[in-house]
Amino acid sequence: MEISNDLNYIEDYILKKRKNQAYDIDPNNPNFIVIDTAPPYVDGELHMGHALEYTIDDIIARIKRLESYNVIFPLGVDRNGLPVEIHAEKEFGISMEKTSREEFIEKCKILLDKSQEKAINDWKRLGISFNHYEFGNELGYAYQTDSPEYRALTQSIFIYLWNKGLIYESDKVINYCPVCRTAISNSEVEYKTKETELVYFKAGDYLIATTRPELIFACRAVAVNPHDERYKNIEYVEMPLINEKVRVIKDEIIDPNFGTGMMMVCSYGDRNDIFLFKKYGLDQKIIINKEGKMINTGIVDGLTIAQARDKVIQLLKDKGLLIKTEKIITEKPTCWRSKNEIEFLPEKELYLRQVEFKNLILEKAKDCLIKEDVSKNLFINWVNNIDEDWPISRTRYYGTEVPLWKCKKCNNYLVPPPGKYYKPWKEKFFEKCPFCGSEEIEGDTRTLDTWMDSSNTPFFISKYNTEMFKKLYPVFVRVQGRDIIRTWMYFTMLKGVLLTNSSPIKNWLIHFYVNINGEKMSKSKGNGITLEKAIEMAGGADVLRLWVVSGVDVFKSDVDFSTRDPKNMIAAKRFINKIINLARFVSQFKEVEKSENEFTKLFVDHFNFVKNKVIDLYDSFEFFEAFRTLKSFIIDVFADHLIELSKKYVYSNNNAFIYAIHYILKDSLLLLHPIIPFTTDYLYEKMYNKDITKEKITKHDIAKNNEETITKIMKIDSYIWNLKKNKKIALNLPISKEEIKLSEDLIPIFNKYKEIFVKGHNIEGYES
RNA sequence: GAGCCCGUGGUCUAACGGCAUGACGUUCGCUUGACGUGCGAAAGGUUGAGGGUUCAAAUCCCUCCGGGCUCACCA
Repeated sequence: MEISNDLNYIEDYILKKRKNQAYDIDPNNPNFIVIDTAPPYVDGELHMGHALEYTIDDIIARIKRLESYNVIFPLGVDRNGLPVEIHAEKEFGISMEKTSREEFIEKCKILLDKSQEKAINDWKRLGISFNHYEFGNELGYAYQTDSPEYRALTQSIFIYLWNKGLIYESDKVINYCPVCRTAISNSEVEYKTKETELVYFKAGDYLIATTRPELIFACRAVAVNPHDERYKNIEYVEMPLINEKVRVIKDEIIDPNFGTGMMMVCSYGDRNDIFLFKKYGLDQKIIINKEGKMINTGIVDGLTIAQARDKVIQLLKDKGLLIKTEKIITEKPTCWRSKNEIEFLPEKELYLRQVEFKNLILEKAKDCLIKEDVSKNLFINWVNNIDEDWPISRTRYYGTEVPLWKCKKCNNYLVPPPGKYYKPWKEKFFEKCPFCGSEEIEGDTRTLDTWMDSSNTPFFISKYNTEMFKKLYPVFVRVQGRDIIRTWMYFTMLKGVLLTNSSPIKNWLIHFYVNINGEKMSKSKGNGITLEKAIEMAGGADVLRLWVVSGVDVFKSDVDFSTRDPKNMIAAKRFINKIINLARFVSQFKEVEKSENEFTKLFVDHFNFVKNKVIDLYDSFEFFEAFRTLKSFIIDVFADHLIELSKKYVYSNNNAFIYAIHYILKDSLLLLHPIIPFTTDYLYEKMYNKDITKEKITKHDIAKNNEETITKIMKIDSYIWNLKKNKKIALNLPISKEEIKLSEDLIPIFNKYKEIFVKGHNIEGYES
């Protein structure tokens, strides 16, 4: 039989063989394993970071299939949200305000369909063995977060939470991103170190320092520390440009050592402002609109915030009021998606209650595994820090609609029954207001925060609200990045606690990232590597997959990819090459019935021991450790010693040796299959004419740790190889028994297996 | 400001109180009937610095230096 050692050929062969053949869900097997995967946002290509995550997902799926579980491994694509809207505006030269909502959504869909198709092909190319409960026999089906079914679920959950009184409307000051043109939650706010100018200007007889001079138009007070001697007896300060006297507030939160110790209180520059406005009942004045332009100032209207800042500085300078500016480094709240500085605007939004569930969430988090502690601590810290409810409504188009109508007359919200997908912005549902009988009812035009959608994945895939839910929920595992602990993970946990009073996931595996040449992959740096390119650079999907788990433990640290010097990629590639060649060697000998001798039993028993250990490591998600253990046996023990010593025997058809090398190789292929599915699938078919994806693996009863004896055997081999090397003779040439002077501890082992050493190393002087 | 993590041969990495792993690179060597994209071997580290605990420290404690992360309202 011809076995190719060309990995490109092998992967191509398997891709063709498997095509759309999926990984069956067996309706009669009640041992379900449901894997919750991250629906990638498909407005753009999958990259190396995705490769890392889906590889881990797939490894788990394949292990669990080998262990006879009924694996449900759906992939989805996230199609809700902002980036595609911005992309559509650019791509088609349209704007959300000037285009009809229907048309705009259609344009978004065109872009999404295109990149979704690419994503699915990438998954297949990487060997991801996904399936879906309904579409089990068709590889390639991925659910969509904007499908009517998914949106119906999101809305049903919304309605359920609404009816429980967990959602309310309020007009607090919210985080607003002028670039994304929508409210964002605290989870999506990041503090970034930025350099800004601290501007010192004269206000009447006093000096004020501020980084936001443009907000002078919204200034309603100045604040000082009550113990600050400099400002003991003042009540008002004359503000320039607006020519108003504003009151002086004395509050402990003011740091007398910053700037001049006197702070402008404006609506709204930062959280201090919000706090003081509320505490002292100041009237807000809104001078920034939703496009991030200035309004109601009379002087800088229509300018952007940055332009207005420059203009104000110039005006102050012209009036001789600008004293000095100095550069300072400060932490500015920025938008997680756009990286733009956020503004604080008062806005009427829907909120989901969460503050009151903090302790419950922390309590329920104890019932599941969150791997590793470094990530778990991030989660706990985040939950502890929550001090506001979650604003869930957004003023965007491409998202799940808020399923509410409102009576224009009595202002009551009207809620439809759960179960269907509603589009209140264009559909009618209520004929009459049930409260006042009015027929003037309007649908809500807002959408929901995308995290309201994506936090439902475990419920969607485990068929919430159906009979199956009991069997499938809670979901077995989720693999996700650390960057979305406070969003995806937290919000999912919140949903689980609110809907089922438990963690929706049993095992949370939080991974680190792929760095490129020591740097974080990022769009702005343009150093990203697409998944397709990564497979090409690696020289095969199996190489990339193996690299993911063999370099470092991705649950503990970042994995670095160097485009110049891809060290671990080379190691992975060589390992796969070695496995193929091992198989080519073993395939020369026909598999035989069980047969053993004392020597081969030593290795077989030890292999069983290693196998059991590897299965345990897999089961505890220690993939890095599992591979190391397996590799060190396969290469260092099996290939280098057992195979080498076997050669003389297998060529003369010694069944014990032939049995041993087949046994070890065959099960090694099974154990490696989750990591390198293409290679093992191919070799298993060629050698044993069986479908490896249908095979099962269990721990072995007869397993013995023979490490000590095997180490001694390895030492003897090494000693003889060195001996020949020092004599400068080829390894196959004979050496006489008198030259071999083993140390005391090795002699008993040498004598015990003398015949094998004599034959294997061509030692002369012994009677045969 | 608070909290957390890391610092090991040229580079990356393991070790969680007991002779400091392994990978890549370097040097030397090898046609053993699979593998030269192979195999064997060698060189290379006073484990960031200093102090302490211990029979024993990369590992535990303290101080310092260097790097990173998370959270927080510094105008």
